[in-house]
Amino acid sequence: MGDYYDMKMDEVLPLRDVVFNTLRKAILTGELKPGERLMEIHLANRLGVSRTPIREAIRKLELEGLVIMIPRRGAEVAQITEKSLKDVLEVRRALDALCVELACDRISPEEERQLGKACDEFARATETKDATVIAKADVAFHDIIVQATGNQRLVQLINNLSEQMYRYRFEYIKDENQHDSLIEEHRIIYESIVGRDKERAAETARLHIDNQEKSIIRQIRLEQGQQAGKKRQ
Amino acid sequence: MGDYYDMKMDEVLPLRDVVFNTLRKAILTGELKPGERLMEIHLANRLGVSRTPIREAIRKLELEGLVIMIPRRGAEVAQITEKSLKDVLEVRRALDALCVELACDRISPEEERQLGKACDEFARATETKDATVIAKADVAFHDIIVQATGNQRLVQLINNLSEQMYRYRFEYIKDENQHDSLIEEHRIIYESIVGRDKERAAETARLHIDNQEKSIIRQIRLEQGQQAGKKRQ
DNA sequence: AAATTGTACTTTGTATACAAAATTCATTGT
DNA sequence: ACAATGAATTTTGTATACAAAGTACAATTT
Repeated sequence: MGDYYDMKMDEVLPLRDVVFNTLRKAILTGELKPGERLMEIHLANRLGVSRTPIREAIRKLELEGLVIMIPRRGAEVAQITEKSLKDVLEVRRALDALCVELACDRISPEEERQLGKACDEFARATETKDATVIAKADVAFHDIIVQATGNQRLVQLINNLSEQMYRYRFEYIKDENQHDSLIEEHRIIYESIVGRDKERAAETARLHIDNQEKSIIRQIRLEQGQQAGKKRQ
Repeated sequence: MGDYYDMKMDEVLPLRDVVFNTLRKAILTGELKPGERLMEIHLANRLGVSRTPIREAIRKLELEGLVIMIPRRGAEVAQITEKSLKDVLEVRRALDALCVELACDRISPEEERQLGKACDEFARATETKDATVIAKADVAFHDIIVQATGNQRLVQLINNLSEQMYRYRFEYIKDENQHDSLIEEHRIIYESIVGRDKERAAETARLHIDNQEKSIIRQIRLEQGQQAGKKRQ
């Protein structure tokens, strides 16, 4: 009895969204490399669908800035240059500061509690020395702040900007020398928000991004140095 | 002689981009109203193309937030609520402040000259009392600042956010009582940038948005009051 | 009269077909 | 040996075809 109600109504996503998510992930993890061409028939065969959903997914990736279109030639994975990353970080710096300021005004008691917990859990995560675990704890901490702003547009923009740095995220996480300052910055941000000290919260959020920027820029220079070394294929 | 070189290579946009621009404009000008359904065959017939470019254009509008998709029902023009506009303005406030700060650091002598000219031209435009002329002069002024940041991502984000307020833009422009304060704010922003006074520039940019917000929110409340008055069709 | 069922119609989701442009590479002529 | 030409191939751009889901509305039952 009650069998009818137990039916799994598992939300069938349109193929274009499945393809979109798949390609997006492949680009962000570096499985599809910058400059690589996205050929429709090839992708269609590989994913077992027709060209139509592939094309629609590419249109969305295009607007998100993950692929660029070359007229009459098709799509390729967008190059990430040092300049484009600096541009992204410059904007994120301002928006992260906005986030913590808004959080000071709008965070709920429940969210404050969660934030404190996330703060502790981040500190504990660094002890595992497992980059994946640490990165997850870091994201969890920041997500609570972003959500606490109650501004959906801001949430969306921060997510999109984070996306661009996804591949480099691990670099500053892996550097164990930085762990203590990361923990300290998180603690200051948490305390400033709870204490409604917007200025201090914002200043620390900016510092937090500046530190990430240093790691990421170092990393990208390394990569590009390597590329310059090897022959064009 | 030289005929070959004179050929107009007039950049044939793919139909999807033509459709995208057409629909985008129709939504922004209010020709397509919030809640209105975008039916593919109908649009295809109206624009004289097949469904394929229509669908691809809709995918882009979807990611830009101008339309929302309802599963198995298709696209409709996104509703603009007071909350969503406040969210947009909250972000724009921070990004406009960032713009003028960056402009202080990076504006070129040539751009400084253009900005001074655009400042004067805005003052002169208000005398015409023609909202279109004034709006154009306003956009020209702000465009110079945004471009002066040299941050392409920032340019793109500001443009996208401006889009959401397009329909309400005229309201604060039309209000003649505000013209003097608008001119004054532009002048202060110009002078602060030239004088490299980031703090004053940013403060005025925020004030500038706050004033717009008041006009726009007043306007949207008026509209929604009207809608509540008439029967649902 | 109200609720329900069933049928015709619309609309989307996906696949395929065809045309036009771009690219590749071998062939030809010098 | 080298440049130019052109056919074959690849790939995109656009249109159309077909299936599945959703919607509207009339007919039927209670």
